[in-house]
Amino acid sequence: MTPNEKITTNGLRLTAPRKKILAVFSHQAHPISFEEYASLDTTMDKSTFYRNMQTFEAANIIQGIESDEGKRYFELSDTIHPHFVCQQCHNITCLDETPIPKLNGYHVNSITYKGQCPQCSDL
Amino acid sequence: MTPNEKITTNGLRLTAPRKKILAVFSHQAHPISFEEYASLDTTMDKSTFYRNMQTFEAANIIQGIESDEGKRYFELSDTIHPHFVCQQCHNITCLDETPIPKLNGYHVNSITYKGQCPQCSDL
DNA sequence: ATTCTAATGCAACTCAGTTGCAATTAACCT
DNA sequence: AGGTTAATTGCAACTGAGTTGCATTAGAAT
Ligand SMILES: [Mn+2]
Ligand SMILES: [Mn+2]
Ligand SMILES: [Zn+2]
Ligand SMILES: [Zn+2]
Repeated sequence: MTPNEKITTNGLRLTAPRKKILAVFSHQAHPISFEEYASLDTTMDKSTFYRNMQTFEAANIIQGIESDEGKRYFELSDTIHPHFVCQQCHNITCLDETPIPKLNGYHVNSITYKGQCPQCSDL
Repeated sequence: MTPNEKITTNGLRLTAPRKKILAVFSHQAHPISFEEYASLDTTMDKSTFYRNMQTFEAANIIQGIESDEGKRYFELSDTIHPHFVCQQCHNITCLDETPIPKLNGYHVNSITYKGQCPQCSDL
């Protein structure tokens, strides 16, 4: 599905900010915060960004992840996979190959591991 | 290990606020936020609470969990187990029986599942 | 082209968590 | 037991990620 289709099939209007947001996210290999997004698209308004994050999360286009620093990180939700948040260097790693365990009775949307990444463990 | 021992074996001073904090947490079956803590101990100062959460996390006495609402929840870290954060009712469930999967190369401290809990799935 | 309503952009706001600092006090030493 | 000192507390002021109100803009439908 193209970025434009993702927007329109959800009954959302195809606006310039939305197209830009999905274009920027499609080039990311990791979840990014608004701060990082803003460095890649210096004209994006904060409110427009956050409102669209909510809209896109509801439409299952974007997925949000809470870091350990009280910030939210976002990525496209095409490929669903666990994430690892390092409590030392604060990097977020996509665990693309790791399966998401099932939980009886629960509907699991995502998993987040926290701890020390390989780099930070090897000290 | 008694609450007092947890404090003193880490080279921390045995103060009234610290004893109260561990006493309150020892009666909780789920992680709680400062807001909830404050309703159980109305005289606790916010700064004292948060500073001790940091101290206790560093000493592995308390574990913090990020909810999906931009708040942190805390619980004693005696029994380490995964948590489920419901994105609909925002309850946090302790998955006491669920094992924590290993991740090669990573040191995993905790796991958080997000999705819909059984109550919210059954609608 | 006109109309209608969703979405934007800006400024003001919220509120969980942090920080600076003077006052207190637990732990240590004699 | 009393005196010293550095950790901790309590309060008020601050920070900053995210939200909200509202006037303006611009998709989409007819
Ligand atoms: Mn990812
Ligand atoms: Mn728990
Ligand atoms: Zn790391
Ligand atoms: Zn629920």
